Amino acid sequence: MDKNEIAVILNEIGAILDLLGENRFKVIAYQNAARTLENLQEDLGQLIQQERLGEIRGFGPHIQEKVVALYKTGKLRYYDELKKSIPVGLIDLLRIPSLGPKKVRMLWTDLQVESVEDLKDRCEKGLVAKLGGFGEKTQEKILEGIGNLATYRGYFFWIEAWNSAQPILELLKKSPLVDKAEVGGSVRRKKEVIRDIDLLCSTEKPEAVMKLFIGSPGVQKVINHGETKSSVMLGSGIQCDLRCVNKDQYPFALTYFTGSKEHNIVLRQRAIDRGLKLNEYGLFPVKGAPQKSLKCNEEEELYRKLGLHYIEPEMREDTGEIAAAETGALPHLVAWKDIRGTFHCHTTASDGADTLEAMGEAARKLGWEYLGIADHSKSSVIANGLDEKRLLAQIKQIGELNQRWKGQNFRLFAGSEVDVMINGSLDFPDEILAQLECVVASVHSGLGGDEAKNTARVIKAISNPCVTILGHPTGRLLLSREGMKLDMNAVLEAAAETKTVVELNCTPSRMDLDWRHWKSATRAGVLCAINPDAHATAELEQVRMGVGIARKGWLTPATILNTRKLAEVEKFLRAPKSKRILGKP
DNA sequence: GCCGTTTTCGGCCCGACTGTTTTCAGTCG
Repeated sequence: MDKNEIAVILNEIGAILDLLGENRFKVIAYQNAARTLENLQEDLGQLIQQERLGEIRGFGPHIQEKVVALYKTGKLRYYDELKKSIPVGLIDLLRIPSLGPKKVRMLWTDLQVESVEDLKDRCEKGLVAKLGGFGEKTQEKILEGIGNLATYRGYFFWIEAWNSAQPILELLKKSPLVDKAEVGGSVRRKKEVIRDIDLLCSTEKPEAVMKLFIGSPGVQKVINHGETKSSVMLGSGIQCDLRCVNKDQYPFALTYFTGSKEHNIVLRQRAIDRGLKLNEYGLFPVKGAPQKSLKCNEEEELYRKLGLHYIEPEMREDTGEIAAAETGALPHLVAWKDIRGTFHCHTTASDGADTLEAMGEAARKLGWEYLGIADHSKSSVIANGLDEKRLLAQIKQIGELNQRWKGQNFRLFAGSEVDVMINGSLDFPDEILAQLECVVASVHSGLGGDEAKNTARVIKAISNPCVTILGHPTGRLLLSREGMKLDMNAVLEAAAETKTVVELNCTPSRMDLDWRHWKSATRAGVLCAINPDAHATAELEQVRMGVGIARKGWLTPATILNTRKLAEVEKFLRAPKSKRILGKP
């Protein structure tokens, strides 16, 4: 069993223990262990073999024993026994807003609810409202929650949240009542998928701002409405929360509401270690009479007072950033202004919406120096993939356009998004690929397969001296399809070895390679290309979010090909693959 | 269930809001 499958089981164990009314810190211990596994960079098998599992924080003897059993046998008696103790359908009930472990347990013991269907039935019969601690309103809320389970998938791509948040944020910023307003939470941290939008503002008149907020355009329903905190449901189906604080509290609240929860817990612990108490309103001395908060004008000052260098929001996931901030070892993250061009773009020749020329002009408008064209190859029939003849014609056309832009510090690179066949060979013969400047090799079909087979397939493809970039390495589609099972460490090592660039595909539903892998990719010496996989001129903008994901992966300009100047990229692509320099040239 | 140079036992981040209660538990982030 792999680490992600084990993480799912640990999470489930946590949920069941929670429902059984176990000590909540025991529950948290399992949830933390699951999260640690999901983010684990090192190979789990190796850690187990070298008996180093205990070195991981939060992995005590009991959890170690369970992880090892699951890894080696895929079975765990403790888990099987636990599953017998409650109906499995109860876990689903925890996804309904207003229902936590205590209430779910009551529904089960008092009303024999064992599934969402059962719960709907009991609500419709009015039985839930009669239960102690419940009431009419709770029953209504539950019914509504059940309806939403079906309507909304509960998670959204980052860009959907960003677009939903903008009109409200603009309204708040324009209001004379509001001093400052910002989006916090996972949207600010640039998580690839988000659950809700957290807005924060500084004001002296919170109640008036709350009224403004709940009446904002796009608000479909008011969920909560308090003096300093309100929640609404937007037309997009995304829940949006707003918190109001005053000017002095703002930096503390911004840090608090940016999270992540795990990052905050570490910050609070650091405060305690220094005889302080940290919350969303300030940083307070604990000893003696109640005192005023220490003053901080910016988040930077707050971090400094906790003995840390400033940590960019994207890095606040408790995956090593605190230790790095202690010693000043944080990387200087890539920014949008560092980007000088991109690769992997489609045109009307295959399944794109805009012409070669329009794509080039759009890239120039962004101030870029180059754009790599990579239309589909012939096997991608549905995407109108190019055959050899059409590809050669496109190369010629690109040459003509480059003549027109000569001397203007801009050019197109001729390329192809060539399909990787099931055996790892490519959709075009080498003599055709050799005529291209930038070849993106992507797997589009046969994503099932077992890990060893998939890994061999990808490694064979990138070992081809004509392949410049490995496109969307896993082929995952966020919120709908798992990616290929791959031995990622082996793929990344092979990429570094063969001098193949690895793509960070920033289509909102892909964000592939995942940010969690980039730290180890960089360690292996891999060079990244942030590519939009644009099928229209407007989609070139996807690189903005790609930069956000790159920042989550701790990437610096030196580790990204498309921060290089045109002349440097030309030199890189012209050189024989084995002679290319992946590190800073 | 995990953790520890103030601790091997007794902690484990902290506050707003709701709905149900007559002062607070549960949920949420």
